Amino acid sequence: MSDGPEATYPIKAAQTSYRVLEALEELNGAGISELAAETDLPKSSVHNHLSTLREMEYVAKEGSTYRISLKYLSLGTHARSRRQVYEVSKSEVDELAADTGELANLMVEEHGRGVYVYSRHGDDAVNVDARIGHRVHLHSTALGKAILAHRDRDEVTDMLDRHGMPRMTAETIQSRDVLFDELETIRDQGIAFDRQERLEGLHCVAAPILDKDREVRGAISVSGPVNRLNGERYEEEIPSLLRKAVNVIELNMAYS
Amino acid sequence: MSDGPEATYPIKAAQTSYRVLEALEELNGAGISELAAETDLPKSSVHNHLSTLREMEYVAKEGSTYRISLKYLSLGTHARSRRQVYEVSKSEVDELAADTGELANLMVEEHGRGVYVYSRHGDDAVNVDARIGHRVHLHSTALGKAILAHRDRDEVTDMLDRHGMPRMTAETIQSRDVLFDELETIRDQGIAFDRQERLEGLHCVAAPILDKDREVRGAISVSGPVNRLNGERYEEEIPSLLRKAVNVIELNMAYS
DNA sequence: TCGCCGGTTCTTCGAAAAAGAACAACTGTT
DNA sequence: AACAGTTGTTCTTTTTCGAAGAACCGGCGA
Repeated sequence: MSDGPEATYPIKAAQTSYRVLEALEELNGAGISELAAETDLPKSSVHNHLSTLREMEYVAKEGSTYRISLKYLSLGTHARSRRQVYEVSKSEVDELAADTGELANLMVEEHGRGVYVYSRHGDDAVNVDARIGHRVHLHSTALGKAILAHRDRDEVTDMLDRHGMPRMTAETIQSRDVLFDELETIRDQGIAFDRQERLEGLHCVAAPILDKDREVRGAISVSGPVNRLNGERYEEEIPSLLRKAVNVIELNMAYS
Repeated sequence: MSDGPEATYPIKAAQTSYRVLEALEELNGAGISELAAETDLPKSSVHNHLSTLREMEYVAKEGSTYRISLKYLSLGTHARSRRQVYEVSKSEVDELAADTGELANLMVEEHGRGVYVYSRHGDDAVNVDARIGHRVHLHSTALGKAILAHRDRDEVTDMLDRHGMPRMTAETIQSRDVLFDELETIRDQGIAFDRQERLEGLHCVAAPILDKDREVRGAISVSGPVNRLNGERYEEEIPSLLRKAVNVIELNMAYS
């Protein structure tokens, strides 16, 4: 679990700004004193940072509590829309959700972690938190494993070193050897399974999306409750739907 | 067009960090030298800021170009999910899009501007840029006017002072008097219209969402091309759909 | 092979964060 | 209505650190 690339001359003020911001997220909006306590910063510093952020409209103040501004929504969707795979996958994810009635997702990798970039609820979909922008460890989800399967082994090792392999449920993969074995079969089959590895009671099927250079750009998935997603539907039907969707996506990516 | 609240002791380093970040957005990803030119900062400074942002995973680097990270997507959706009106309006906006086949939106106000928070395309919807997180001037859209109609007159004046009333099309309202008149009729009718005021060829109908204290929390709308959104459909049918939706939303907000 | 154009490193100095204390504005309590 | 207990804001001092610019690499094309 080593750190990422370290800045040689880090800008401390920027770091503290984000420290305050993240505390604000953590606390779901808060006042100065509360933030000062949370961040171990003097009240005046917190105040100065918040005031500057507010001046730039990155935080909003209502009464005496500060909130994170919707301006980040703009930055976020900007970052998302720059990913070609998002633009071309959206409609296919929608279709998957409609066809299966379950929850369909799109994930990409960034900084060694998986980011949920788009998701759509089908009519019967479970209501697990598939918050857009949410980051997860790659080893514990079908989506993540689908992505890892198509990265070089030492890249994967790097990511695991960075973020570790925390156990999410009793089923979460704990050993690198087991993981690497599974990645190989995923590479062969083009399909990854998640058997309650991230969330108790949740099954998930995913397929990687590759570009014309065979580089993985993300993965799509369908997830649902164990009692509904099993047997043939789990192992044959949904995988085949995913393969079809990936096919369309990869074509769209190549010609656009 | 005066500024917002000014910080007494602004943190300059934070400001420059965001300056770099915004340039990065503007340029759609860029290298150090390009950013240095754009921001009028020395290369080394840009480099230091980018490195720190990267260390914190707020920007990503691929090859020699830097991109804005998807981490902002997480902050953005967090900010959004804190707005109760978003949580309870989503499904109604979906339904509006399905029922009308047009584009349905949800907007809230922040820092005196309108922010598109959620939108859904119906089957026949036009493909105008309804980028989530996008900010617009309140005077030029049905959504914005619906919101302004339920704010105090001096609050509205403040916002107009802050951001002005730029002309978007030939139809954009240019005079405050005209605007305030219209806000009054909107208050009476509970419905706001936008007749190509923001975008040539686009009509739009919106309705404000009020909480139990009669404070406006946002607005929902349906928009479509002039040739399809007109006559009775524009002036009667859609407004009535909106009213129904608002009704449901306001109820949901009161009891949750 | 050389020159150019990015990116990275290093050093130095003035500016400005951070800290702390003191002040002001609110809360609710008796 | 006075009071204690909070919380936000202002002000001043001290010390750090951000900005700048120059120099250094490393890759690419001429």
